[in-house]
Amino acid sequence: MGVVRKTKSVMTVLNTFEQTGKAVSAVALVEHLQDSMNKTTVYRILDRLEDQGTLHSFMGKDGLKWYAKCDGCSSTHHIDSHPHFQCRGCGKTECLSMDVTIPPIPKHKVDFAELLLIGLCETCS
Amino acid sequence: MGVVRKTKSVMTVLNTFEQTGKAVSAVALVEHLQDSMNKTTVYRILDRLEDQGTLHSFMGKDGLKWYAKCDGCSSTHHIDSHPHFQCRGCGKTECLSMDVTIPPIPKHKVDFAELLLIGLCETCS
DNA sequence: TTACTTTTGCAATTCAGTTGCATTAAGAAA
DNA sequence: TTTCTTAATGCAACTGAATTGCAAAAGTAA
Repeated sequence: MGVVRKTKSVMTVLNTFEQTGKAVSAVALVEHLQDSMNKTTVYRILDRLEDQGTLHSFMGKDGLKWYAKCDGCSSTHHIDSHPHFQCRGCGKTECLSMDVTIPPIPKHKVDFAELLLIGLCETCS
Repeated sequence: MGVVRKTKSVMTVLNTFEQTGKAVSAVALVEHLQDSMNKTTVYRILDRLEDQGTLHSFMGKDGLKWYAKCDGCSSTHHIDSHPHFQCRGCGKTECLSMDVTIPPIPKHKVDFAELLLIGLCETCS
């Protein structure tokens, strides 16, 4: 799992998530931070923070990997199963603060769920 | 939107979905059909069948694009919102025949939802 | 058949994400 | 603080899913 050191780069990444409060794609983050750190570093920090349980990730309809802050998760316990909304107009993606009830599936062990809602945000509709 | 002609290649692709009855990743389909048609052709057929409403697609946790047959969808009306289960052991992905109730989101127009459940299938658990 | 449009194959390209390796910086211990 | 170990970083090269351009082939309607 590896210790996550609080380097400048790590703090910069975390600050970005604090500031936006929204989900951010890895690509967008690389672009946004291109002057302060390397692309590879961004990807590796995202990986580590996800392992640690600080962030969670999901695949957007656009094929990009998106990250958002976890609410009360750790590396062993992943309680975060809130839905995400992705606008098909502008691409903005946000976490929705509601819980998803995952139906039990016979003969399957469900670890966690990803609910992605596709539609139009207020600005785009 | 473009007419979809029932060419040999199109029928071959459709037959694959009929036979497996499961979701198939584009990559797996390309691999499976490599002797009968070109990679590009597979991707384009999948695109067309999705436009037409015959197939629906979703992004797997693995970053691959998965396709499955739609039940009662057309190009204008997408009623398919059943969940998919992806095994983190073997990667197999299946459609689950249950409906997801999409909660209404204030100020957002939700077109459709993708619910991806991650866990272990019967064989892998 | 003819005329027209869609579909296909192939090669080249794009681009998100990864890897290997040498260098740098955390941070614990002395 | 200085030393020492290990994690983190930068850079360049690479991987692989998916896309694009274009000429050739195959559908389809008349």
